[in-house]
Order: sequence, then structure tokens, then C-alpha cells
Amino acid sequence: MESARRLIEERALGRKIASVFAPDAWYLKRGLTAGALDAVLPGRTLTTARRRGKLMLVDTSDDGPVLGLHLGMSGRVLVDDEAAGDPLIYASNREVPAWHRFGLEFADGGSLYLRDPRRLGAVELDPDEDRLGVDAFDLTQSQLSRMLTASRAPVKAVLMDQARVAGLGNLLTDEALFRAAVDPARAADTLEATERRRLHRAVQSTLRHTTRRGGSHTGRLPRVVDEPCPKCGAPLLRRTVAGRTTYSCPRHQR
DNA sequence: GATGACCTGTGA
DNA sequence: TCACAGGTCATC
Repeated sequence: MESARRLIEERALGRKIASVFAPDAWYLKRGLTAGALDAVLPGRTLTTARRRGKLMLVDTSDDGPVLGLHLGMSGRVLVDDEAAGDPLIYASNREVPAWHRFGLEFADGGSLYLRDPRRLGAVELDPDEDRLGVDAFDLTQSQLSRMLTASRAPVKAVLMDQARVAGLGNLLTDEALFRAAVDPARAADTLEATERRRLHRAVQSTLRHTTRRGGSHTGRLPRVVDEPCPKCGAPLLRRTVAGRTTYSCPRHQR
């Protein structure tokens, strides 16, 4: 995610858009059409690449619209046919032209494409940025503590709620809870102050770890039932928490 | 806040 | 052949 933003920042800013490639109407959200994109993007350049959680925000020149790009779980950004980051898990890295769901052709002959096998990504114009909470990278200890003490939901549900914290998905959340030794199903408001601090540190270290690996989600917690816990050896547990498949260690995550 | 639908490649 | 993966949205 962050590496995709950086790729756009380093390689795509300042290049004049010649045309828009938007063959997949389903991929355009909130009433957006290919015609609307054609009407506003050609002639402009991309000026800034920002990110809030999993939503990429690309500003355009001459008071143009903000281009919102969602990668979903399997989407990747390609600039001049070059991808960012490590190969993702749960996603194919093959080159299939039909997986190009959206793109910008630049006047210099280059391009920016979203390649997304499973079509779970999305493109929108002028996205409502405030539907997302604080970006996980900027989450402070006291912000997290307030969220936790204010909710009786499972701690995993609080971490995954994009309106509270933007950017933590299923895998990252499991990994952070594993590192913090906290049971994902614990009601958020039952965490002690020391556990809340530990969880904050675990979120930060998980994020640092994954960005260092180029945004890939591979962590310390194996997502395999009955695999021995790398920390204490107990067979790992698999269940549904907050509506998502959840792996945790039944012994040391309390 | 929980649940199921959406979508489609992957691997058993 | 089919269960499963994940982020988001509509619905309860």
C-alpha cells in the first residue's frame, strides 16, 4: 500500500495524462463513469500522492479532482509496467491483460495501471476522506486507548474498523494481537492499561515490519490450524472473530 | 456491531 | 468441484 503510494510519487507525478483506460464499469464506484473520467483527467497531471489507510489519494493539477484508488486485497499499481513491493500473498503475480481494471496513459507514452485479479479494488473521484479514521501509522497511544475503553466489541473489531483506525486489515490485525499477546475476542474495554500500551507498540512494530518487507503481510503468526505457536508451541487456534477468519494462540494470547 | 454478498484465483 | 481468502457495503 505504502509502497504503491511511493511508486506513484516517484514515477507518476508531473506526467501529463493523455487518456483514461476504464473498461470495467463495476470498478468505478459512487456513480463514477468512464465518461466522467474522460471529461476531467486528460490534460492534467498528478501532483501529489497521499494515502489514508488503504485508500490512495492522488491530487490532480489545475484544481482538478482527487483520484481515489483502492487496491482491495489483490490490487497492485504498475507504473510503466513496473510493480511496487514484494509479491503479495493470496494474490497472483502473473501478467494477464484482462486484470488491468483501470489506467492512465501518459502523453510521454508511459502509463499507470491498476492490476487487480479479483476486482475488489475500486476507483472513485473526490472520495470522502473523513469516512476513514486516523491512519494506523499515525495512531497514538492515547487515541488507541480511548477507542478501546469506549467499546465492548471484540478488540479485533475495534482495530479493523476503518472509521476508527484506517489501514489495519485482517492479517495485520491478527499479527499485532499475536505480538501483543492479547486474545482477539477479548472485549476491548476489558484490556488493562499495560495491555493497551502493549497493543499500541505491537501495532507500530507490525506496521514497521511489513513496510520494511515492502508491504507484504507475511508475519510471525502462521495462518495454519494446529501449527505450533512460534512463541510458546501451543497448537494455533482458528475461528471467526468480528466476522473474519482469525488465527491466534490459545495459550499465550490472553 | 454483526452478518452476508460481492468477486474470482488458488489449491485441495 | 468447491471451499476459501480478503476489503467494503447494504442490511439487519
